[in-house]
Amino acid sequence: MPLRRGSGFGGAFEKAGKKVGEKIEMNCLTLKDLVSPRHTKVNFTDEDGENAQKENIFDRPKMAPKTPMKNEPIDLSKQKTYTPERNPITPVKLSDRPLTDPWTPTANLKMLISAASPDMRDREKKKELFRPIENSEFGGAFPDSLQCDAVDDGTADDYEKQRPSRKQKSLGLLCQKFLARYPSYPLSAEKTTISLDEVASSLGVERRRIYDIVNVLESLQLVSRVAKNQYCWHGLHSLSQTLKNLQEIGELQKYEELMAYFQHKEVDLECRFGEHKRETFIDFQDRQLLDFSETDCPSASANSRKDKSLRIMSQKFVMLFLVSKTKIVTLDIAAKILIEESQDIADHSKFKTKVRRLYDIANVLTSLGLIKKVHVTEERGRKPAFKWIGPVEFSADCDLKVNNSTCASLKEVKGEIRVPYQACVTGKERLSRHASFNNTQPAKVVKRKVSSEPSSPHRGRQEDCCSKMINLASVCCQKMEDDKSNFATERTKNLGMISPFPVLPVPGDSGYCLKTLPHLLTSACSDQPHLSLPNGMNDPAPPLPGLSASRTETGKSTVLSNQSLFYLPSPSLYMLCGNLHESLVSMEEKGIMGFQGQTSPHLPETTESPLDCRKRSSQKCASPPAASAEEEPTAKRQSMEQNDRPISLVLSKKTTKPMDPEASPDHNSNSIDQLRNFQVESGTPVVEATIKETAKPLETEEQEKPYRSKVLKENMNENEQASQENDKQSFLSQYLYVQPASGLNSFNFLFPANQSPDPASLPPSRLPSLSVPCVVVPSPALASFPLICSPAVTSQLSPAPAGSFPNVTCMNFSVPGLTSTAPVFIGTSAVLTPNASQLSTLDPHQQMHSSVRLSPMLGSACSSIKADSPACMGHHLTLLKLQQPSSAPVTPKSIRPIHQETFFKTPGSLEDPVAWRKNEGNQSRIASSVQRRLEIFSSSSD
DNA sequence: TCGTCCCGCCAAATC
DNA sequence: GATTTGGCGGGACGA
Repeated sequence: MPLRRGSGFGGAFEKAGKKVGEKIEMNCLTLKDLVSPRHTKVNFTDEDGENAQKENIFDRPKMAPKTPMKNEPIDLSKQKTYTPERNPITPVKLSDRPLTDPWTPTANLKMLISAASPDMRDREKKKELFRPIENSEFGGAFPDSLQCDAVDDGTADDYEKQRPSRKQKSLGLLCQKFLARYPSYPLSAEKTTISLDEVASSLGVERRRIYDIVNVLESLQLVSRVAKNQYCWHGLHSLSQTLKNLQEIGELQKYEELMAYFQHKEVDLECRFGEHKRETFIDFQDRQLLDFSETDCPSASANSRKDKSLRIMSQKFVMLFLVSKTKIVTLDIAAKILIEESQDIADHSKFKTKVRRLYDIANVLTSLGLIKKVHVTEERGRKPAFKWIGPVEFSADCDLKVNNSTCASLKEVKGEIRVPYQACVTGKERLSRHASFNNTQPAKVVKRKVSSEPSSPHRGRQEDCCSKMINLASVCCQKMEDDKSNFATERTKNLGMISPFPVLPVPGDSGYCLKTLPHLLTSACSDQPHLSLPNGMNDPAPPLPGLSASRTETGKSTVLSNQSLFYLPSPSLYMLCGNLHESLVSMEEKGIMGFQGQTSPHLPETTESPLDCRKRSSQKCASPPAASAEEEPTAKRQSMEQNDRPISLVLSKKTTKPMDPEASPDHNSNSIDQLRNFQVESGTPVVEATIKETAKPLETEEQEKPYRSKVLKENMNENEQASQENDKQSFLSQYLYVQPASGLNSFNFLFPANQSPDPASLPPSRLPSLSVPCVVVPSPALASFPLICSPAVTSQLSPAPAGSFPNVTCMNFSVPGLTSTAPVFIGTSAVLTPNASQLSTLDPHQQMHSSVRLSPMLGSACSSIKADSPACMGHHLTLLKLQQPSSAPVTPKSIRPIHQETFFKTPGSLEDPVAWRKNEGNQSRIASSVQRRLEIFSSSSD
């Protein structure tokens, strides 16, 4: 079937090729440009011109005008810019672009004629190509295609010249053209089908090349195979989620360690990972990846061949970036890692082949604006590498960050504002979307700011805030989802069944939580001297009104109400409980976390220690059902750990920080062990550190500790042991106690010690019959321990086993009256309002803190919360916003929908939020996952 | 010379 | 059996 194209492929094609090639070059340049500004401009121009000229013109329109076709990144921005709503089709850009060589029919003819290949078929193809191109130009979504301009110019005269150079035929350029055909954010209603033949002909390339592109796009869920020779275009709606998932997996896979390993060559990969690693991680990964892909493409069955597919490689490759602190991955290392994983023989030929494939993938990713080419100087010399310029934190911000990064890079390099601006815009759009999901003012604000101040310095902060908000929202959503359904199990099923996304663990959650929390915490904690947040944290961008308010007004907590609330699943709760908060703070202090704000893209990395990842992975591996753990993001994990970690009643904040995981000794013992081993074997510094810290605690606890990640490590101190012990005790007690000191002030939280971070993962048995997932008690009250339990926590939410307390995760915290001393309680289902009297006992000082942390507004926001009752939650809690009617108990479900919509829209989903909510109730996690996609999508359209 | 990566053969997977 | 997918690597291009 493949047409033989060869050079003979037709003039048209050649033209296209040239254009494309140019484009490609531009891309290259872009990358380079990124490195060096000068080029970029030129390139941009070229690109634009190219794009504009050829297909571009039209393509661009879809995208943002002028924006960024330039580089792939640009493309993304464009895409973003053109939110589905906006339109995919409108061609704004044309004007901007220099259409030096419009890809006119005449020109095409020339090209064709001159280039006419012997084969009729080729001719026809060429013709087709031209047509499409023209068409595409007119209507094309991506201007990118432009590449041709320059070429055209010169080419008109000389075909031979025009004859596309290799670059012009590059996959990257082709990919841009391909992308230009479709809206970045297709309307939910829209269902864009991609006919490979059509595309191939239109682009004037062999189908084989299209497969390369599609495979990579599919790996990111931008498209999915719906039928033979047919794919469905989803756009960028779910990109964040996908990346988040990939990041999570990557963390589980310990890719970072692997990379470090290869870099340092300190340890033999095999030794490090040993069998268990391969079995566990790799299998796990592969399984997930496969599932992921399969999910997307039901038609495609997993198979050995696919294991090696470009799609899988692409996912892994992306994971490397996502887990990399530096965000730079050299091809050789990536190839080695991929080879290792695939267990292929690491012979030179294999290596070369891998590298070739990676180039293919990289070209596409570059076109997507997710990475850019860079060079890394190593011992041996300069090595080709790629830098991730896409979203760093998927959690929620990924988009924003990506944009930011992209913008920044562009600015730096090119000094052009346009591109960056667009990118920013894109980010904005995303934010706005997210915001819309949340329905929270903050989000809106963010949007406005961003949009209004594209270039303003504050933007970054704003974006950060937005991203944080988004993250929070996303986290909430995810958690909600998680809570609802059994994560691991169902997810696995569902994922496989339903959507690709779901299949993958949801790393983001945790990450989100952590990230966001920091902000929140910051604001909340700012009051407390002992808690010093990193700049990022503390400073958090003032920008977001809501956020800022909360922060700034720690004492006053004015804005919180507006802010999107955090949804803290039970696991989160742990975190919230002081531990988390503190941990976060401590982390921040130490600078470990990515808390620093969005700026720390590596949040996951930072937050999670390799061990954690390991743990997760191991857990999963160990107990499939425990998948939840896997899914849970680092933050979550941490939180979970904390949760897990039984807490002694008296844990000090610091002690809490350490958070050990532990909660369930049994729980992941195996996995933990594996993790340990893995880490140990890995010998990476980080790992080691983690190990050390983890080592302190008891074995079981230790295992989980690793979880905690580096951050935790740092936090963990001498106190850790004690705390651990306490934790154990607490664990025994079944409740986690969080001291008020950190942020809760007078409130004491009791959480079921047993709760596993991931409800699903935890055996129901652990949580015996406790009906109350968590209790918040005023410190004074502890003795009496009167408090409130959420009555039927479990009942409401999910069918989760009694012991599991899935509902707990959903706990809603409201912080109505900061001042009010009334203890609060949070039940997933019902909100109990503590007696004010109890709280009253609290010392003013504490109250103040609490007040600061909590915003009265929040209370209003949360239906469950009583205005009077102070929120018990930690600062984080304040974030939690329940949209449900105040009277009605807030359930995670109710919360979830909103967030989900905001964050997880997927192209395909059209469902209404309401519907979604409905569904949630009944739907299992699987359903939720599906919904997630769908709902998200719908909301996104908004 | 070497980094890139186009091109298309050809086999596995699907229809 | 036909067609679709896509692994694979030879070898050309460009710096």
